[in-house]
Amino acid sequence: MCPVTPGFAFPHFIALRHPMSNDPKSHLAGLLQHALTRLAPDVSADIQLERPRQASHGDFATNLAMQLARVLKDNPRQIAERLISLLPASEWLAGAEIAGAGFINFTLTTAAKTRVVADILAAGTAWGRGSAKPGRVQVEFVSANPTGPLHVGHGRGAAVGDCLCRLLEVAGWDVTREFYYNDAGAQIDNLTRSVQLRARGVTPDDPAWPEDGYRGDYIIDVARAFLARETVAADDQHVTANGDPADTEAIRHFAVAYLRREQDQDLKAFGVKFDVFSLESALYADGRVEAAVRALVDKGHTYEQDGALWLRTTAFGDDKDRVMRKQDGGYTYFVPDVAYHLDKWRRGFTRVINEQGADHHSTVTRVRAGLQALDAGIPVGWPEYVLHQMVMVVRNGEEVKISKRAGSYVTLRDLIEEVGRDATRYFLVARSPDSQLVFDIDLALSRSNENPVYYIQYAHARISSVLQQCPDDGDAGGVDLAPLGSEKELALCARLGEYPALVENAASEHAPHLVAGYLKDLAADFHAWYNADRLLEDDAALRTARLALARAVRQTLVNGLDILGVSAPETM
RNA sequence: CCGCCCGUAGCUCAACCGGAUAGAGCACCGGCCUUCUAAGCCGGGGGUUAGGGGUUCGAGUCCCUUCGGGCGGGCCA
Repeated sequence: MCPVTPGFAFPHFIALRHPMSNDPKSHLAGLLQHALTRLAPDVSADIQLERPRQASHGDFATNLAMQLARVLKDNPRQIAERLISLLPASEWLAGAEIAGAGFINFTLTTAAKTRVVADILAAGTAWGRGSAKPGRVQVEFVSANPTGPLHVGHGRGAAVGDCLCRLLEVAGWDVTREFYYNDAGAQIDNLTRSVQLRARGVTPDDPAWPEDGYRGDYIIDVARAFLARETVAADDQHVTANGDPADTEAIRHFAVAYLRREQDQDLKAFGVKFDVFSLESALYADGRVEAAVRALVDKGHTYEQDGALWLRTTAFGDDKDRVMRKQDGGYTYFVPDVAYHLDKWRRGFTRVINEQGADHHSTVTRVRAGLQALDAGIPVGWPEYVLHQMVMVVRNGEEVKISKRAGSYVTLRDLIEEVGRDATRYFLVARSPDSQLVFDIDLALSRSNENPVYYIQYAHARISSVLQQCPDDGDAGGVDLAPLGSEKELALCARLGEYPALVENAASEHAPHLVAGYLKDLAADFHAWYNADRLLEDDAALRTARLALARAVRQTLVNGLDILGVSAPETM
């Protein structure tokens, strides 16, 4: 399978302890564990290996000796020296030396560094995939109210949520994507009233127009379609308008269906698909809300005051108690939220991650408190949350605030139409969700290395172009990688080797932006190599080895771009 | 007043559960295409990591505090 793999002579018991450790990092960890066991059998330590920033510090470094210094009450450098002397022989290891305050710097053999190329070509699309994880995880994201077009903030939620799902799947989880529609609250009443008024010819500048009515032009579209008795298909149902402006319920039904269809189209254009759509109205219709309220009352965490029913959320970490049933008899929004999450738990999701805008962060404590009050065996930190900060759209250095269609915000559809799906997805996911995001339209449209999307895609297109000229050279299996060894090649191999751990880390940290950053670094390493070393060399052995490396880079770009939901074009 | 997020080069951002001399890109200056895609590469200048304390062998990273920005704190969602 891999001709450059030497016959490694590492001890049998290490092989047993690290059955999967065929990458250099795990291998080194095994060697260190062996040395530690012989040095201090009773001491266990978290063996950390990291890639030093500086090349002169070797390929991997560990702070193990410094960590042990306190426990063993000895000088770190002396501990390091003894650890080195106890390391088993390994043909992967070219050297190990003490540096600084007690670091051990490891240098790998060239064969150990380049073998990742063979691993990648053998794994293909499975390169970077983690082992299957137990349990099922549900990710709820977007969950926009069906009261208007999706805006940039929803776009960020869609991009982050969907990339998170793809990351979790690659990391080995069984993922369900869910969208929750608040189709039962006051905002829907407001929508209904706005459409009804428009259907009767009332405009937002009329004194009769309600203060909080929806003013966007899309309301005109809905009203016009209703009067024209159109039929809209949303998800699983078809709704036909009866065209009667006096029929409030008909308007409500039609308007919600119409806007759900609009949102579905936007999400489809954005490349986001959901497995399950849940409706708030269904929670009321089949009694799940009432059942949750009864359960909370039965558990004794509620009380009546000022004509309202309260939940004692302060018993579960909230800073004040919350009203469940208002004086007018209706429930506050967090009651269906609790009922909804109880339902998620009963559906068997051991993990639930809610991706939302940070402006909703106050619901986190409330929902968790409500679930704890139910005493249903739900873990304290369940569900998990990923909260993204605000997005500001900028063009020509100035903030863009208004979309004609939506009236008060920039829509996701506007962005996709202007800068394209790939750039929109990349930019919305490339920053930590914790940070506010400036979406620069000029940058997203620019065609230079200012624009990381094209920079990464260009690397893929370049490789594809070269490989097209030698379709079979350096293909998977049996390639001799020994000719590889230039500085740029080894740097590239090291970068490729980071990929599986990066995916694992990004998934567990809920941080899809790390994938975006990695791909930019990988593309940079490739472009640097491409300009330094010629791929289509006359020397057959060298050419074949280099094309194998190029294939490995391309495979990693493809796998990584797939996590972001960004395309990998063959030509540009 | 309270809670959450953020503060790193002129600008936009990195820095792998505390590691060695804090890195890229843009902008600025200077180079590289009669050979694989110049949407590319190479080199140069640019920093008290907002300020101040603390924890320790070691802090951009953890704790406290001050300042600044954003978002919340409805019987709205």
